[in-house]
Amino acid sequence: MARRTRIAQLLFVTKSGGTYTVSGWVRSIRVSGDVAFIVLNDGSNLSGIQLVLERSRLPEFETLCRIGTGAALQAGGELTDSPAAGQRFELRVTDVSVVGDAAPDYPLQKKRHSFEYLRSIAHLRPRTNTFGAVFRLRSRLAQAIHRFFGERDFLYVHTPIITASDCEGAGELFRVTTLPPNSAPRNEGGEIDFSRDFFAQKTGLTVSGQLEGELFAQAFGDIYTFGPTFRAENSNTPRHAAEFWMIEPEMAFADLADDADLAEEFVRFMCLFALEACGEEMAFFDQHIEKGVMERVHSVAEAEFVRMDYTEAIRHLEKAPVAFQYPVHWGLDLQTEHERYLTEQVVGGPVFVLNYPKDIKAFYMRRNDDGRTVAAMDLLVPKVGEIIGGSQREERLDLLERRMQELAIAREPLWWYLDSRRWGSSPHAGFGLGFERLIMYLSGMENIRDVIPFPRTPRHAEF
RNA sequence: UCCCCAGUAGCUCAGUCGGUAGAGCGGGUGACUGUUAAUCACCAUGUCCGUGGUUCGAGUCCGCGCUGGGGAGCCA
Repeated sequence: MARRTRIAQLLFVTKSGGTYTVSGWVRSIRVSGDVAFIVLNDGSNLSGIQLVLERSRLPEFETLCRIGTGAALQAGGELTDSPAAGQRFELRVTDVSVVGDAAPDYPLQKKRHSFEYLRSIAHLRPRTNTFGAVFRLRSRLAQAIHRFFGERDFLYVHTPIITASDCEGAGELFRVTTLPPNSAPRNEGGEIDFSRDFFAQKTGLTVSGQLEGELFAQAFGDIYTFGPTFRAENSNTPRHAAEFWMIEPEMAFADLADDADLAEEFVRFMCLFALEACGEEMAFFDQHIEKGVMERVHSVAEAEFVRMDYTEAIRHLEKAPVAFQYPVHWGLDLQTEHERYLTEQVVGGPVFVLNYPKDIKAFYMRRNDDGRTVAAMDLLVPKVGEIIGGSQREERLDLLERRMQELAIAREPLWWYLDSRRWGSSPHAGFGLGFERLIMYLSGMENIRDVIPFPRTPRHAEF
């Protein structure tokens, strides 16, 4: 096939002239007497390009007027200034071929569709304006994440997808097994004998790469993971999916304050990146998805991130002139309503809540000297609440083992994790960030199913 | 998993007091020398989510189920 020019690249020129070939899919076709207009989009940008087809120049004009919305087209012609409003340039077509026609029952109409309907045709929705913008943003953000950590000499580590450690309490695991479901071998007690499974033990899909990440941090200093994560929770909300991507940096020789500094720098970097590198998409979100999203993202990038102790946060909530559904007291895990009140009403911007009661946090978090809190942090932002959760990890073997005992977490399966505290254990800290929640935050999209190409949620694994 | 709401044409929805189904968009056909979700005219389209019940009669009322959405919990 003829060499094609990406439409985004083509429209980047400063003046008309020159002949080009573009390939893409028909978004709209308008016929008016002896001239027809086709908006062709190749996914490289939002606008696409207007093709101008003239009866006098194209012998196949009549047939071309009958192609359907959604058809694949390759068109060559001259780039000219457009005499009409709506676009700067257009392509005056001299040569065109219908690569793949589209029948009139093409499900994407030239009108607004509900996100619910578009989810049912997830194989076609990337051809819409909204999902084009979402997935271009997603792709660029993914690359920006590597850039952020790469520039800071963080080592990118691929932690395992299949894992045997399920003792983090981070959520239900999807089981990975090759045992036959109906005739799995049993032991004497009648239970399934996983010693005869593929890995000779019970295994599942990872719920977090953190524990393995810590091991690499104890060798490379600063590391990060960025990969798929799985939770078999029956969560039916716009913010949860069974398969999502998580970013987990981990730093050796670092404490909770260093951790918060990194998180702040990271969020600021992503906000600025979205505004600068995805301007067309952000403008689209601002206009069609969430009015004011650009201003919101901009203000977060500019804001000073407040740091507040959990105990102080509770004091603020206790004297809040609002009736919370969950009454506030020290020891309570903050609910979404509390988090949003803190970031939206008390602070009016991003806020780190630090040093939570130990009983509401995970076993690996470092015990503070007061004996009742741990060095944990959550970053709360307006509109969504928690966007980042992290902590300084317990690097003292005796305290870690004692905590595991208190929580009845078996030590044997985590012998390697405990070993990292035995030789050259250093204070270290890290955090976890759900990639999709970052995309939602930056785009204003309100449902996680609409920022994942083919989302996996309870009862949904099609496509 | 719990609570609330919804399910009617391809899509988005209306449907009054229970009386046998409509609009806009999309699609088809035609008109139109430059359109911008083009415009204008004409045409076609229904398992009213399923199931059981109440009733002379159910899209409409009631029970159960399924599906979707929102909220909560869990969390990222």
